[in-house]
Amino acid sequence: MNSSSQNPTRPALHPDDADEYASWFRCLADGTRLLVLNAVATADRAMTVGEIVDRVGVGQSTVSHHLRVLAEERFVHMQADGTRTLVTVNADCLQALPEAAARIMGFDPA
Amino acid sequence: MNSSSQNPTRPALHPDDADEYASWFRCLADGTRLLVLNAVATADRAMTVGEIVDRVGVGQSTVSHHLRVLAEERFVHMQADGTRTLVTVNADCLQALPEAAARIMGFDPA
DNA sequence: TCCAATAATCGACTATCGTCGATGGTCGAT
DNA sequence: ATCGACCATCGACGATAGTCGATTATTGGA
Repeated sequence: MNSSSQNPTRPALHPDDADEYASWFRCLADGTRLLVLNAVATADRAMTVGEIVDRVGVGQSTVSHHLRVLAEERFVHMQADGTRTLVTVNADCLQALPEAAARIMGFDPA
Repeated sequence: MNSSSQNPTRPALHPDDADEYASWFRCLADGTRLLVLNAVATADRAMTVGEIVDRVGVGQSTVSHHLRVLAEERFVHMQADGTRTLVTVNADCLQALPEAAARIMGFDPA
């Protein structure tokens, strides 16, 4: 007999995948970091770190920290340009969000 | 003159909205919590706390803690049933995820 | 009434995170 | 070569979060 409550049509999440998704969501789990990402995403050109500092209104080291976190998860791309650093958004990353949600809910990625 | 890099067609995120989205993502920013949510989401019926404990493999107080966090953000619904607590998933919540992503990217919700 | 089962709460510990100021390093211009 | 602008890194601090074990509260059954 089977007392399990699991629906065989809805696959369980592997712990490793859960951690991967979690670190992904954790990147979006801070208000300041979302403002940094939004500033880059809504710009009509690449932004420098200093411009983001002026826009978000926190310290320069704080913005640098958040940009590094965002870049590690590939939400943004950073490219050195002389003494400046040009930051652009990676639109594809946020588009994977619905798929992650589907996996959590147990819907097989079609 | 205007040296801003902002695209007028892509609205900026309000700091309050950023914090709201952030607390929402923070709820999904832990691997164990995602496993708890996935266990409930992939079940074919309501699950008890003890069943989730057996399934996820962490302490009972830990599962209780995560369920409270998930319930506060309305990812799950908890209903007392005698000495047990029946937990069900709220499928609507994760469907709002794409919209949040769009707002972060500066796309006006149509 | 007493007992077992279930789950919430508490207290403590550790780890991680966000923020800042200060420092250091790199590049371009003078 | 020196200087200034720009950004990354470091060190420190306080705050928050995840986990566990123990305790407590409530419910249902014997």
